Amino acid sequence: MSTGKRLAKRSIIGTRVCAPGEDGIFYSGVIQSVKTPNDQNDFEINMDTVYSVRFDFASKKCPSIKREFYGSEIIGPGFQALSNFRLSPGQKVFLTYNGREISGHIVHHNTLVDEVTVSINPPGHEGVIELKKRLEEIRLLESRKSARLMDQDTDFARLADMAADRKRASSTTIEVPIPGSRKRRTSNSHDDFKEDQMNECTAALVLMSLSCSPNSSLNGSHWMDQPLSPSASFSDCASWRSGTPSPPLSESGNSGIWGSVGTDEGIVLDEDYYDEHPRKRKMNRTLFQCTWPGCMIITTTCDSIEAHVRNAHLGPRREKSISDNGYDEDTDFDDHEEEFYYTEIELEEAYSPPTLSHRDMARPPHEDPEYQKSLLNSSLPLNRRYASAGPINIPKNSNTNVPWSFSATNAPTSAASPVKHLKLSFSAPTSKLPSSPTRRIRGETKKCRKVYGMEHRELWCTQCKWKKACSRFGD
DNA sequence: TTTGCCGGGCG
DNA sequence: CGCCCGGCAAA
Repeated sequence: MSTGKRLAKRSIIGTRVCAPGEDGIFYSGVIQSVKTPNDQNDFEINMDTVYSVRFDFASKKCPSIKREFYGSEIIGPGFQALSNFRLSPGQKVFLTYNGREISGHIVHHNTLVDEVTVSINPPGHEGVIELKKRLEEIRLLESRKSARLMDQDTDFARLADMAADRKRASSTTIEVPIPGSRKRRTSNSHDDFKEDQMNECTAALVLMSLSCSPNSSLNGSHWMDQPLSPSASFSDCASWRSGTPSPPLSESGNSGIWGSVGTDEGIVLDEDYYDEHPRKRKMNRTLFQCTWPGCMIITTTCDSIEAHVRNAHLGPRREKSISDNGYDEDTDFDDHEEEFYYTEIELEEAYSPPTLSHRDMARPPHEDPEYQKSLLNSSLPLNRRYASAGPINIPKNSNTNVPWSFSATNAPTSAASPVKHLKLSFSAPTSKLPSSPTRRIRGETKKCRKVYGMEHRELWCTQCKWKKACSRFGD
């Protein structure tokens, strides 16, 4: 046994990590191979060990930009902790903003006071916001969305019928969460949404397109193989996309398998399908939405959104910012700037309350200072976002059934009801509203415990300490 | 099995 | 109240 940290997995190969580029900025990638000088077993991370990292961004143009690093240079599970580094301005990071993971860039990292200034550009928000965070609050890699659904049930009914049925009917709805994190894999991101950052128009359209256009794929792959009932649709594909155990290395997280797309106009559907595993998994279908001010174009692939951003907004590629790195060879990989201008939307099958009402019942917002705080940060002008929906229009009288009021403008219900998700129920006449459970459904993200671990219980929010609903990451 | 947290108990 | 925890339910 050496002093290295032990990895959770048997092999490090495939682990998602971040390693420094020549510009001092960390880029995400995947461990490709390991060279261990003295024969140690590869379960141990040894600082003399050299790891070959394939960077994600290489995957597009140049399928293999790899470089080798010592373990001491790498940040990631089993490697160095982020806290051992000082982040350079321009470093791309992920953080939880209004309950949702979004990406941002380091403006300044003051190691003395553990204060990281991060600029973010939340979808739906014009311009850039600067946040001050502690290092522990930010991540270099996207987090993974947990399989758990968020606390969603829908009920207005519940208002009337609080104590009735405890069982939750299975949902026949599809949730469209907001874009927030880009290239999110599947996330454990604390996604609960204090508000809606997504343009519901967009969401609705996307949903409809998804459910109505079996031919959307260009390359013969179907994003859904089976003729599902419209509402059941998203449930089958899997999305691992994460640094999870031995990922299928065929695609490195963000561009990979996805075919590419056609146009920049509005929604472009094509395939990313995640193969189904022997066992069923929940599908989170990911779409990419341009965040360029005034542009809300959505595509289904990372490639295509980047192409869109580049073509429509950034102009021709040229050398810039991220320096002259010539990783390994003279690959002319691009500067990645596109990444700054789009975000990811996940569609997942879930139950989503249009408001936070149920939560409010569990714990009135006014009783929850942390929630209040976050509310302050989160008031986004929904209608504005409608206005900026660009090419996307929501068909007014489609057969899409929207049983809930889903726009903030329709829901004058006080500050406590920011719309978190757009929830649409596809026509199935038999679809029923979830019954009114008394117990909160498990959120996807209640997690001081998860985030800080048992060993840092002191960092948990009070509620978590008391085994109550988390007030930090909860909805 | 793990995790989130409700419901309820105790001081 | 603040705090703790048994135990349920979802995953």
